Amino acid sequence: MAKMSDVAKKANVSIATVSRVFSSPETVAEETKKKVLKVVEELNYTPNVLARQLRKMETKTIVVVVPDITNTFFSRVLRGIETIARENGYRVLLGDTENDITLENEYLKTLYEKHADGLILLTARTDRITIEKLSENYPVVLACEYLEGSNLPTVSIDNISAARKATEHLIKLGHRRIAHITGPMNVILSRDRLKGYKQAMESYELEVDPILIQEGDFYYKTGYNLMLKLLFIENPPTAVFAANDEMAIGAIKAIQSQGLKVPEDIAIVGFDNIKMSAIFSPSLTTIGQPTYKIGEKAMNLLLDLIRGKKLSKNQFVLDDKLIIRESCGFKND
Amino acid sequence: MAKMSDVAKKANVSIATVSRVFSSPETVAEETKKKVLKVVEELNYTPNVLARQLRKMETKTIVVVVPDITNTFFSRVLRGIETIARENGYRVLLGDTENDITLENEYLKTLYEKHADGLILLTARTDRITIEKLSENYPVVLACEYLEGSNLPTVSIDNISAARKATEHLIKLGHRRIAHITGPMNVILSRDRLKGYKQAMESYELEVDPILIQEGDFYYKTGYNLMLKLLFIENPPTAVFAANDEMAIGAIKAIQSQGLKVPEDIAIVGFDNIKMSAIFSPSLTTIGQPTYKIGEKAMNLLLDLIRGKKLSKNQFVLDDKLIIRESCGFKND
DNA sequence: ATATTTTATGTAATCCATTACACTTACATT
DNA sequence: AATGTAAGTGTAATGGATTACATAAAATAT
Repeated sequence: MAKMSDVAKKANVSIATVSRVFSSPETVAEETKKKVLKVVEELNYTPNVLARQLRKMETKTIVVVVPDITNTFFSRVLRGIETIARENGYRVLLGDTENDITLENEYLKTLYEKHADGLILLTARTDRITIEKLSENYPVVLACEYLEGSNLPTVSIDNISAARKATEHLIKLGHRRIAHITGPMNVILSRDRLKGYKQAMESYELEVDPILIQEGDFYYKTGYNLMLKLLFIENPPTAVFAANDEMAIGAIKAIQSQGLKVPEDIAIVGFDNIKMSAIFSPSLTTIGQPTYKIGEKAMNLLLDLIRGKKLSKNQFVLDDKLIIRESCGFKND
Repeated sequence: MAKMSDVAKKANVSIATVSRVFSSPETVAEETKKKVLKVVEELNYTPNVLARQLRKMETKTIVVVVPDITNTFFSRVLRGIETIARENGYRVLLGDTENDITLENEYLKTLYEKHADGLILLTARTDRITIEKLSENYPVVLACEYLEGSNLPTVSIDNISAARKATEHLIKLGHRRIAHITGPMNVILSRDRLKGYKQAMESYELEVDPILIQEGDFYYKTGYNLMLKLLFIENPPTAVFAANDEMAIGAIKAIQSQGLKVPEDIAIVGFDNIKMSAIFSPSLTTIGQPTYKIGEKAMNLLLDLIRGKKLSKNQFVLDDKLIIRESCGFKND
């Protein structure tokens, strides 16, 4: 593989000139440039990025830590991130943790090893201190999740108000006994969505029977199982707010498995607006998150940090949207 | 940030010794090692990977080119790849092409720039010559897709026989007029699945009406639209084999939108066994691909190539499986 | 006691591109 | 004509770790 010095020699110029042809072509005489580029062509020369990286101490690479790459919600955020990254000459290193904290930690280390210029976390199970420390030394942005009581740059929707909106929708449809299948409680998102649910219930002075709150884990199977459980309690709910679409669909299937119908017998609201939620029958009423935009914004923030810009503010809250479909019926049903 | 020479100075040893403590600790005296490690601790030293990479001319990074990261089929293959990569100290650079050939080409370049040690292609729209040339110089593995007439290392299922199996299943259920919604014809997978479909039809001496073959693009919406079209032809099919699950589900929705039922009125078979296919109602009969295993095998092959091992053979065909669910009914219906 | 081998460590070249600084040449200004 | 300025190019230091080779010291063999 040809290197820069080979090009320089063959073109009868110095290495510096060759380098300049690539990095600041406007400072090189037209004729020289042509000469160099011709040799570059002849030798089929490509700059060795490793050397450049070492010299400039930058990798033009960022790491994205994802809790579950097979979840389309995250892969769509990821796509937003990647697009902006690519447009700015950055590459994306994938860190799929498969919901495993140990792996999450592994990926954080890549920063210290100078393997990446920055980090976007789509999951933040690691303790706050560790992440804050990391953030003091390197560009770090949280997306979707955030850390309680921390001022790290964050992009997300307001999960509390979104969950309140979802629950209120059910209340306005006339439901009084509304269950909530939560996400895992060690995740702030889940706690926020629970909080929103409770706020809605309280503001309509509806009592929340503790048995109506079931802790899930965002997976289909769990939604199914917990819904079954809810169906067999003494006084089953007439509506369920699930903390994500996957569990919501699990719940619907559980309801259908018992010969009951959605929304006629039980209404369901989900969260995330994954692709399947529009296609599934009954289609799912849910909270739509601007996945692509979250990714976009997160990456743009990270770029600002990498470039040493001051951020105007640290917490960015994007708009969510209640998407009304079949799974909870309509007011006049 | 402390560097190796700082550690060396403070520990009163040479840089070489410090380096050895990390790369070949068994050659360093126990006492020296301790001394060095103590200083490493004190200075909070982490090796600069960039320098190592330049020196060793390896990045410990591979690129995976994916046509669509939001498709769970691919993200599951990706997970297999990443797991093996991680276990072997490799990082995964994500190359989501969003089905865009231009982007695909972009990612191929990263190899020439020494940004990665190897490449796994989950899509290969780029012309054969380019890819073969790349493969002559760098470790490249194809997964899922392959290149016609090329001997590149490949991991996939036998799409022809799988498609034949799927179609035969419909034939055995008594269907005679079976349509096929194909993938995009510029993709070898699609052509193979079409070939399998035709083989099955021929072996049962069933005539294939050209209008029953509709070219799709693997997307839900297209499956929906093409199915609508098929419903309104003169003599509509009683069964449809779709080249992937997403289109199959689109087809089912189209059928349902016309007040018809699956499988009672029209039977459907898909391909890929994405998560949704088991959950959807009716659940989808489909061909299951060993996604995780494909990823695993592809990465292991790539590791062999990177390490300069001779491959025992180049084409690895993994087993697929016909998964019978509700969407095509049962023999005695 | 001497020769030989082993073990541990150091020296210095190397990987390849970037860039501060120095220098030359051509042209403009007074 | 003398000086200043700008444009174009070159020289050489630099980034931080790896490693072939050399050397010193210790262990073993004869």
